[in-house]
Amino acid sequence: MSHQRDRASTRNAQTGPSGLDLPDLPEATVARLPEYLRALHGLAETGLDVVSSEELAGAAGVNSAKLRKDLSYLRSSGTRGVGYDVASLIAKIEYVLGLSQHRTVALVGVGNLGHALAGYAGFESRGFHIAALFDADPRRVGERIGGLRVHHVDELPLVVAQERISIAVIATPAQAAQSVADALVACGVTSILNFAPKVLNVPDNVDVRKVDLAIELQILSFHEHRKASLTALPSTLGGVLGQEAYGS
Amino acid sequence: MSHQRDRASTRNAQTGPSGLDLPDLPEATVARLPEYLRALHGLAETGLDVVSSEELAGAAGVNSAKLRKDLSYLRSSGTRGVGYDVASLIAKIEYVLGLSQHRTVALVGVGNLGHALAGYAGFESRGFHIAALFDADPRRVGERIGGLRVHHVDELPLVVAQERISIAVIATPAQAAQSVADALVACGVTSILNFAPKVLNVPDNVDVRKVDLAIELQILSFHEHRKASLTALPSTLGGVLGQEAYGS
DNA sequence: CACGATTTGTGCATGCCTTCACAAATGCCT
DNA sequence: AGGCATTTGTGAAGGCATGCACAAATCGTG
Ligand SMILES: NC(=O)c1ccc[n+]([C@@H]2O[C@H](COP(=O)([O-])OP(=O)(O)OC[C@H]3O[C@@H](n4cnc5c(N)ncnc54)[C@H](O)[C@@H]3O)[C@@H](O)[C@H]2O)c1
Ligand SMILES: NC(=O)c1ccc[n+]([C@@H]2O[C@H](COP(=O)([O-])OP(=O)(O)OC[C@H]3O[C@@H](n4cnc5c(N)ncnc54)[C@H](O)[C@@H]3O)[C@@H](O)[C@H]2O)c1
Repeated sequence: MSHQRDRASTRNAQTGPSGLDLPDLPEATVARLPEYLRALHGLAETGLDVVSSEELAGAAGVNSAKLRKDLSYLRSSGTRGVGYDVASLIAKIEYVLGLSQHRTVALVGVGNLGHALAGYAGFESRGFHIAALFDADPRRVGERIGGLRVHHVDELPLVVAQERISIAVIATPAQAAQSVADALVACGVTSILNFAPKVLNVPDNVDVRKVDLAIELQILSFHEHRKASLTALPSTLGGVLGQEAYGS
Repeated sequence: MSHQRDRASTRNAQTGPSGLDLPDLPEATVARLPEYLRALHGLAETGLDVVSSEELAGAAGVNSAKLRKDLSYLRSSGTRGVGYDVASLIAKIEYVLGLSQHRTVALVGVGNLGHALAGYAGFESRGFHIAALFDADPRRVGERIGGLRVHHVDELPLVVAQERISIAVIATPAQAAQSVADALVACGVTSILNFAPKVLNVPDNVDVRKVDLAIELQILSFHEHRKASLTALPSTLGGVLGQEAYGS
């Protein structure tokens, strides 16, 4: 689990003894469900209450067959000849993603990036509540950001338990990231979103996802490099390959 | 191209007429090269000058066979029985990623998040130079951030041309993202990193990568939900499945 | 009630990615 | 010089993911 994708499927489809009845989802599907959810919320705002796989796929930027297959894993409730009921599909995806009630999130490292994250309204509207902020710098402790007081990182165990926090965001410098992760794991946190450019070592039952902006830019850079070498081709061939019509 | 992964391989292995000699890289490999590069820089700082695939894979958090196969696409220069020369491997990866000289980047939308990005030192050290900032809000135009003046977004064409910008970052609200993307494309920008939660519509020759933090959290939430339903199991079974040893 | 238009759900083929396992190559040590 | 330990580079197999293409289901209409 510590790596992004370990096993593709998560759990057997049968109704578990816990009664939670979670279907068996390929990891690639899990990664797309949030995209569908966002697209659905957008469509719901326009007043639409039924949507076809073609429309929704368009809004989410994926192939419609892929979308249908993804939704079929959710014991899909589409109606042939009609489409999907927007409201109930939203509810179903939110349930599967565990968003039926807001999840509380801790944010560790209230620096440059942490400030932006702490003040970001988009999390609340998408199922998350930032419940606590932490920093190691005494000058930052006590500061109030968006209605929250910054705690010292030593208070992690106490606050994490009090607020029933299960997900944490690390926005500290890379050199501090591993020790912060260790502290989080010791408090019982089992999901971490890591912004520090450092591979974290965590137990198998803890999930880590990373966001590294430099990596994203470097991937873009690769394609730029490639495109540059193509457009440097003798003219016609480069022109034909490089320029095509719009549309997905 | 506009979608994250379209075709797996990029270009034929033969030396192109342009003489640039870019190998044929699977997209999955391209996405990992930056990770290797970061790990290598870390190792280089410790004074190491030769590294085995096992060590490097550990530092990058991947399987060593995968690492070796990835590097083999680069006409790899490892030495059997010894390992890879750190300095020359860094140079090779940087070349392939198009980082041999710094790339200039434009940042559009200097709000909450944009401020953090503009002030981030990590980009410079990893091959990028933020050369220009843009915003539509007249109150922000003229403001100086980290030595850069904020331009009005109308000046995009002029500045993009002057600074030879090929990559742009969008950090505007979602509703403005598409029009900003259109403007960027019109200026000749061919790579976009998008932070706005909105699917962008761009020509085929433009690459878009998106970063959506809420999506990352929602993926984590899914796994939390799943873990919770497992630990709710009748004891032994749940315990055995849910708890495993450390190590990757 | 029957028919046609529409749209879902999915079997299937194809291709990509990952991982194992091992032969080939290198360097060190005696 | 020869043998041994080490480590790369890669063939091959298996597992996922993708997308086509179509049968099955549903609705509206006459
Ligand atoms: N700023 C950006 O736009 C940006 C972009 C990409 C990646 N990142 C990464 O995000 C992380 C944070 O970046 P930043 O620009 O906000 O850095 P920053 O230095 O502004 O903030 C880091 C914060 O973490 C706190 N901190 C340090 N050690 C700590 C510890 N052990 N426990 C708790 N808090 C601790 C510091 O006091 C500081 O407030 C870095 O790893 C950086 O590489 C930042
Ligand atoms: N703040 C975060 O931590 C965070 C986290 C995740 C995602 N995001 C996303 O990143 C984007 C920016 O977030 P933010 O919090 O910085 O928002 P913000 O409102 O603070 O900043 C947006 C900036 O974009 C500028 N802008 C608006 N329209 C523009 C246009 N047409 N051209 C150029 N500039 C324009 C505004 O003047 C403002 O300065 C949003 O789409 C948000 O959803 C932000």
